[in-house]
Amino acid sequence: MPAHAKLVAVSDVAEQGLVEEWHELLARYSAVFSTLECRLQERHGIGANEFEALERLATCDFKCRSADLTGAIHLSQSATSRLVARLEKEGLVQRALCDADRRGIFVTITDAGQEKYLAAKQTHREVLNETLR
Amino acid sequence: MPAHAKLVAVSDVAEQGLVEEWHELLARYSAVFSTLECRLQERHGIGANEFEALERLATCDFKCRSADLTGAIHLSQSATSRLVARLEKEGLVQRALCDADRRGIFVTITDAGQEKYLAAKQTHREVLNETLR
DNA sequence: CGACAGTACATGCATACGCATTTAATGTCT
DNA sequence: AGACATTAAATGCGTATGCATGTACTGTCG
Repeated sequence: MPAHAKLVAVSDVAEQGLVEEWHELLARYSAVFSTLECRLQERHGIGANEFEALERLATCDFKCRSADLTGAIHLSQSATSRLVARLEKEGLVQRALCDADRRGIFVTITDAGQEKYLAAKQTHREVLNETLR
Repeated sequence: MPAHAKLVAVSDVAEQGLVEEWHELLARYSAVFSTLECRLQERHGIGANEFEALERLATCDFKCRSADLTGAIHLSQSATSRLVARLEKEGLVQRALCDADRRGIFVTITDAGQEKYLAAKQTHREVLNETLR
């Protein structure tokens, strides 16, 4: 076997490992996410991303800008904007103008949002327990 | 500190670890997937899920049923059906009736599909190298 | 001060998704 | 053989997403 063939073989092996790692990551993610989505929806009427947003707002309960949420959950800016709009329509968060920079908005969790979060948290942790290892 | 308080604290710690693990998984997945999506799209005009399907068909190049694809990629049955339809429209795969069970269809990769796969594979591996550790 | 680049969020639009249902073929039970 | 449950894939429908763009505000530079 020529030297370069061996190198190719070695790199193929490394590459294959990477691919397997990716598939595991993908499988793991899909399993957790879809279970979360399903159970949070049926028990609390919210999606997994909605929950992540509520959790962010509930724990880091300072004034939280829309842009901060975009960083926390892994969504585009526009998706975050609509997510906040949905949550507001359901009465779980409030949008408030930001005096310091009137382009931005502060998103705050409402009492109803807190309750919803605390209830959903149980389900969330339960699912993580079941699906992560 | 009462005993039950300690137990709660301990379980909270374990729970917090689980939550962190989930956030890492989510962040990792999002980073890899969106980079894949982006680069595969701009260089080869296909999405990340399309690539996964092509890879499955190219490597396991036996007759592959639509249902097998549904298992391999993490999509619903209907999403897989439409994915195959898109790939067929682009001439990358073919649908063939299955004689043994005429409800099912066999999906096979075309020559154009093979070429597309081999080209995209480079990009795919490159992205995995960059984004997985 | 006034124009103009930059930033924060909202929105129009196209698309991919999941759920529920439909359609067609298979298998089973009497 | 005939009726009925089951399965494979397609499709109608509602919705969440990303990209591109719009709108409102800020900050800077001349």
